[in-house]
Amino acid sequence: MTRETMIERLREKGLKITPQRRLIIDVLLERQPFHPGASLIYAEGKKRTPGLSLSTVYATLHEFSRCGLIKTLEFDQMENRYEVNLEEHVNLICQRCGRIIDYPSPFIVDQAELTEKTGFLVQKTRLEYYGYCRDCLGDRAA
Amino acid sequence: MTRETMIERLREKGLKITPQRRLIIDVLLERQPFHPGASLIYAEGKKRTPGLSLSTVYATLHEFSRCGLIKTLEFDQMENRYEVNLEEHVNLICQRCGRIIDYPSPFIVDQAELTEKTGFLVQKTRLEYYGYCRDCLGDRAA
DNA sequence: ATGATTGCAAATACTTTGCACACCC
DNA sequence: GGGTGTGCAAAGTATTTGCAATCAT
Repeated sequence: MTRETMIERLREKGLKITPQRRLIIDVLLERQPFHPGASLIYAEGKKRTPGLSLSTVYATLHEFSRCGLIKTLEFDQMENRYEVNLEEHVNLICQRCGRIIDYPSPFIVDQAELTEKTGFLVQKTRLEYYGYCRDCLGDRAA
Repeated sequence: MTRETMIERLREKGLKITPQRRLIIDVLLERQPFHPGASLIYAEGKKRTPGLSLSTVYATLHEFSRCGLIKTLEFDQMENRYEVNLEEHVNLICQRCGRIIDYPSPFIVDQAELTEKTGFLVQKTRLEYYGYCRDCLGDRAA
């Protein structure tokens, strides 16, 4: 994903291209693979555009996520993280330092092999499907 | 999982059996499958033991989770939820009403089949591994 | 011109913490 | 008795909201 592609996607979706959005795109695309949280994006962005506001960061990330430009990773013990890598992959989340590593497989993998390749030791697997339950599926029409 | 089993597990782990913990266990075990949040457990518990405090609920859920008695489900847009079902399964999370349905497979499943069986329409799959990255694995010894 | 977007401040939601007291083992 | 567990209040963290001003199209 490049800067230009993302801006193009914004345009397609009818979103305005503001300096703040360009800035946030830049931060997101730096040092890939990157999984920054809102506060990091804010801090990084503020260095270059001191006027940047945290609510703008949140609003922007919402929009981007809603449009499928980025993926939001939600956690309990730490703030949400955002990623631009939209290819199917598994996120390996370090419970100690919060580091997030991309592993290029959308499927449940052999953990021994995973550890061998990445040095990551799996403690807990989390597999969840988000969507609509039967009731809400019916209501959604309305 | 029964009330007695859970209390036994507490004993094994060297945790004290207090009235509050019994109460929270009872709430957790009711109307299975159940995925209550801290606030629901608190509300339900307070009905029966008005003195119950929310911090006790949180502390208790932490301990239970730490000991592997329950599993904590973490979300962004809603509070954490807790479940006693420790068997391998997938959680189907309704993005509209927050309902959580257990699906008895630890593996990625055929989504058409899943929808047919449960009425749940999958929008987003989330597969994550939690554990320790290479660096933290080394540090952990210390 | 017009509506989307921004920035600020305040509010919210959830969770954690400090500390004194109470209770389980 | 000793230390874990509890309850209260206060603080903390992440995120959201209301609203007026500003900017992109």
